[in-house]
Amino acid sequence: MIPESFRRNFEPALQELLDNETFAISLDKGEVLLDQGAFITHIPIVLDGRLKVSQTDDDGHELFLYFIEPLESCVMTYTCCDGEAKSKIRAVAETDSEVMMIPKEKLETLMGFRTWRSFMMNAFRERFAELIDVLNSIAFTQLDQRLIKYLKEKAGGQSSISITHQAIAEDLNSSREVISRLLKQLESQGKVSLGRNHIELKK
Amino acid sequence: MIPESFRRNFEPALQELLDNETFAISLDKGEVLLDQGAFITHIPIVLDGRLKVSQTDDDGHELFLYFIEPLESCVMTYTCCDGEAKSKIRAVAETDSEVMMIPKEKLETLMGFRTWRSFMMNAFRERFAELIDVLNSIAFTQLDQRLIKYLKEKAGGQSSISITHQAIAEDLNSSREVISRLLKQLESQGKVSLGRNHIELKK
DNA sequence: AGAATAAAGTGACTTAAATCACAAAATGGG
DNA sequence: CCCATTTTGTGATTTAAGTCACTTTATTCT
Repeated sequence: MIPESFRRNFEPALQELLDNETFAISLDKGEVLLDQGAFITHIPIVLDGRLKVSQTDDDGHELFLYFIEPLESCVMTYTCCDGEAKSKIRAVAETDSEVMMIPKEKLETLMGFRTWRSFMMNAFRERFAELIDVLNSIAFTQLDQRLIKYLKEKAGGQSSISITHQAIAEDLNSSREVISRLLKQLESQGKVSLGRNHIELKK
Repeated sequence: MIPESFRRNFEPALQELLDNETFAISLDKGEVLLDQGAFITHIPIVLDGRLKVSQTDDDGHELFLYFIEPLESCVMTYTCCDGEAKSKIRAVAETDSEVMMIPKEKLETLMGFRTWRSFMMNAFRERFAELIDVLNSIAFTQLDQRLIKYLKEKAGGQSSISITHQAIAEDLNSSREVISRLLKQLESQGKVSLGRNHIELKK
């Protein structure tokens, strides 16, 4: 159930612990794993698929933060494990996904293992870097560049994406018209080709 | 040397460890504690004063991230402790500061203590929240609102701030003229009063 | 005190992006 | 196949913010 590539990182005792104390769930595309304001009871680690993490501020603006890809975990949940912390973020399945769930009571035990701490610290580091990256890109990068980056990320290796201009606009905090125009621009530059509900990345 | 209010959080054994294995340094205003790209050798915890944390991207844009206030530590350094990681951020003393330094080799030992892990997780949580906050504010908030928030943060209780419009502009990734104009606006709204090198928060 | 430097003020202009107000395709269900 | 709904295209206008080009006002230094 836990992929070997992931287990390998840990010593046998920890592997066994993970085998016994965690379980996996399947999420359908669009299903909400963790809602903002909900109590955190488990730490999720994505086994397959992709989660989209976002945050909605007081004024109802939804801010897309990042994707959680396979073998990554949601660092926000780690920090919420002592106390009855509520989640500050929302995690939704972007595609059908498999997620390994670790009950939060088990975290203390896991933290006893050096390799687990190392895994966790790594997760923190990467997520921090990612957040700073998003920040940078919002602060300095023009929308067309952000759009390209978003498309590549979203494609994740594939060359074709199924999404509406409206949905992109929401993720990038822009408006549909602007995204449509930028996409046209990218098309005329030969960087993408467009279809209804469909974007093809070129080269 | 370590303030009692801080020590109290930890069990005696850990207190003793901190007493023996850490040391404090004084930084003059403007002194660089940790430069971007530098190897991380110590984990800093601010005892007094304030550190300013920023990141410079490939194009040379400097992005102000957050302040580290007393009894807060720099979470970025935690994550860089295994391996020969280089710092992704830059920490500069905003005011004369006292900083407690923990050699990174000691971190593994500290992580053995439940109370330390709890302190650390807390630090992560707060910093994450802060980063998301900055992100939100850049993404959705108009410059005048961000300016007000910045001034309040910078004042930190005090009502008077010593800073030039230019410096504010740099922290907010704006331009001097724009900041000057917005400040004028705030002044005409009675929210601040202005002097050369000096801003007074009203109410 | 007077020159040099730093800080702040101001108008004119440009620009990226948002908004408004529609029109035109594409799709899908009955 | 036709009509309703989604999705996309496009012009016109507005707006916040950035840029340019100076001027004016404080400070500081010799």
